[in-house]
Amino acid sequence: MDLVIQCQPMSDPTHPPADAFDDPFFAAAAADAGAGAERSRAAERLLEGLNTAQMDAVSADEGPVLVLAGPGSGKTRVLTHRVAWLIEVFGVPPWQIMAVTFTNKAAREMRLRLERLVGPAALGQVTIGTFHAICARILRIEAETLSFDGNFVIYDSDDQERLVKRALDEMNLDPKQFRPSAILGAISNAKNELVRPEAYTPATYWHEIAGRVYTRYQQLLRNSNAVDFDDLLLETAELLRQNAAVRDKYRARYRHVLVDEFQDTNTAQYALVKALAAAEVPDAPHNLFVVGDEDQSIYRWRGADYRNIERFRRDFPSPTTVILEQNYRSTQTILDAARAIIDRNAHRTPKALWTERGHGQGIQLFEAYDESEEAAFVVHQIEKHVRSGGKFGEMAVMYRTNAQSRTIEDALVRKRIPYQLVGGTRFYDRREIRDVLAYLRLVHNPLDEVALQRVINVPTRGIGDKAMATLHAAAGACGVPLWPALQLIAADELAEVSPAAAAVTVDARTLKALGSFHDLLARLIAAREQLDVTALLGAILDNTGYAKHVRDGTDEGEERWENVVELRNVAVDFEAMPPREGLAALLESVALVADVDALDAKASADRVTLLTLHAAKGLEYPTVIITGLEEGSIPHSRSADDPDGLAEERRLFYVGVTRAERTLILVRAHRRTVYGTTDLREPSRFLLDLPVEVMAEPPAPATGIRGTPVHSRGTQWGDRGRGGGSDVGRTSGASRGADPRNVGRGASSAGGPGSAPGGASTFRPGDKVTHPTFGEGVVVTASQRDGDEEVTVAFVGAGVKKLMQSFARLERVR
DNA sequence: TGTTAACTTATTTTT
DNA sequence: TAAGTTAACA
Repeated sequence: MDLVIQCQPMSDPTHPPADAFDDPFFAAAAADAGAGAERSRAAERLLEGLNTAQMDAVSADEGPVLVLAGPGSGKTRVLTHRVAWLIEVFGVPPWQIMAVTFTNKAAREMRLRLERLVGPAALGQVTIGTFHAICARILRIEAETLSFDGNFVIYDSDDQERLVKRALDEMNLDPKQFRPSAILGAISNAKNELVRPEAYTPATYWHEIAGRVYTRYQQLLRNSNAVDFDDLLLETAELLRQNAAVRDKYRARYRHVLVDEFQDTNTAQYALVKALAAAEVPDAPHNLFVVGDEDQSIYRWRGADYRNIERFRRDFPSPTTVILEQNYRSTQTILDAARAIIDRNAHRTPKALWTERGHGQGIQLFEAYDESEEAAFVVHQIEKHVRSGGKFGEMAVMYRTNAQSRTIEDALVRKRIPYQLVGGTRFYDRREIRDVLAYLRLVHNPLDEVALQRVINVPTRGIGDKAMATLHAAAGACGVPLWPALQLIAADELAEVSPAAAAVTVDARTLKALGSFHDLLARLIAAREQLDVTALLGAILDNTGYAKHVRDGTDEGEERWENVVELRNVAVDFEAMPPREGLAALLESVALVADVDALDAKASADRVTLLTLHAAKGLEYPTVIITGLEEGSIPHSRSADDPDGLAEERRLFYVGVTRAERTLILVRAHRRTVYGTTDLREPSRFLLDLPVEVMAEPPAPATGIRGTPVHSRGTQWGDRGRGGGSDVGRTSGASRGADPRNVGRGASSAGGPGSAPGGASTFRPGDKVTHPTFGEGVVVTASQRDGDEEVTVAFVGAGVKKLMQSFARLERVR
């Protein structure tokens, strides 16, 4: 069976070699003895060091393959070895292989590891990329068959929101009632489900409005010659569905498709993969190799549907199925804990994670009084770790929401502990970067109205609301986008277009302001043909006055300028290309790469990592501290009302737990201040699922403590959760005992061995005290306010002096 | 046109 | 609480 390859490689301008036209499987069978020997050597090399399940996956026959990969089970290894296997053992030409990931980071990782296996030459021919990057490439190549221009720009969420606001504004809709972000969410959901505006069927009045906005939004996008992230997937999936010629071309080209993180695919992505892998063509080999873990699906709110794994089983009957259960990351104790958590989720293939690493230490649970004590405890653990020879870089602190990082950051800063925050404001989200990019985009594509609106008056050029109203009026009257309208105004040719356009009055001052902006942009557009990207960027910064605008003499201005310089460094990579191409490539790269890898050199430094549970996926640390294990945070209050949401929160916790290699520390606070109000917090229901066997022994109570150990064991949680009278972990500090608001639920049930005394005893400076975590100390200051006692204590432990405020469980030493 | 004061609204986030 | 937005004001 010979296959005719009709298309050229996308990634590589060179044509496929002539001998690549052979079908790989038959070619393999017919290979001569010499090649056969070489292949068996390759096979041996590629299977070396793998476990049986991994070998099964890597060496699976043609046809659909489903790999269910537990956390830490060597999934990336399997994926890369599989690609190498296809090339070196099955003799598949590398350009017939497509490997799809969700993030650039995963794509990069795969490339890196694959290079070591197959060498740079073969690697260069394999298509490896994110869904979005691959789709963008296909759409640009197939532009002539599409209804929009192949030079499209890619709008990110900020651009999208501006467009939705514009649409709402035009339609006279109240942005309060129809919040742009919510509308955008509805639009995104529709697109992820492959629903175009005309097919959108609203369930409510609100959705009916959302549907209308969707229609207008889509027009505005196309007017600007722009697509959004969801469009990349939808348009590509639809293209492959509707255009048989294009579909066949890519099917013929990509005989092998591999997908990572399959549980995170949405409907559009699934459709895409399915179309490429020829699911509905019975005789074609369905060479689709997917790797996923339904237990690590944490992006449901983004349209991800782990049930695509089930769909895969249905659409690609009897796939080779491999379950990777051996874990190479964590201790058995951590795996047992993880399993106890995840086993409570329904609709999943149970996995029994195991390791040869042994049990290691028990899981610690600390109950802080409030978030500042939580932070103090975190700091304490970090210092302890480092004091005993550990490194900052071995530790990670995880939380549910970004806002929770603040108190921890504060504590770390005070103690001068080096840390690295994952997330936060991304480089490309900074105002100055967005401004400069808007100029670049505008020069590349003057129809980009979001970009135009953004910079037309930055720095100020006397183009305010009035001038913009005039411009919009002119555009409307002429029936053209803003840029052509601006050209007409500048050339004073409005009157020649139509009577309506002639009626638009442009006063002298407005004409001058608009005219000079037009000339500026026109000059830059002319320059884009001559100057390479870096030079063009320099010209923009000088001629628009933006450089001066940013460097306003303040420190902040300098910082912003440094970011601009950083962007210029990114542009240097595209300098060698022909001017237009370089500009286009830079913009594409910037749109599809969220994190600037060139910038995170500091990531490798020895720092504690702070990150959300979501951001933790795919990472691992010797010690993991998960904070905020309370109802309302984990599970988050927003997910509390629906079972699917709760199941996802459970998976999120599971992901966090399985990041730990050796030490797992869980922290909750009795009370937490959120949005300015302090609430008592119940322990997370997920804590109740931890069996007592996986928990560490609670440390001996500190001297003089009438209360209870800080660390507790699982079953005690159980008692507590069911409303039992256990007082475990209760704040028993004499300083707090008098205030019922300060006492957790377990404690409010009277009695128990450590019941708080009736009256609050007042500390005085000089008093010796103990704290279960921080040991002995001396009171420095003490004051009373609203029945709450504020105590500052100098702890002297292991040569480190700590100054803390507001302690629970503080006891005077007699 | 820029500044200030009142007012609103709060997950998770890659592409 | 705090950030971000809008409305009112100089």
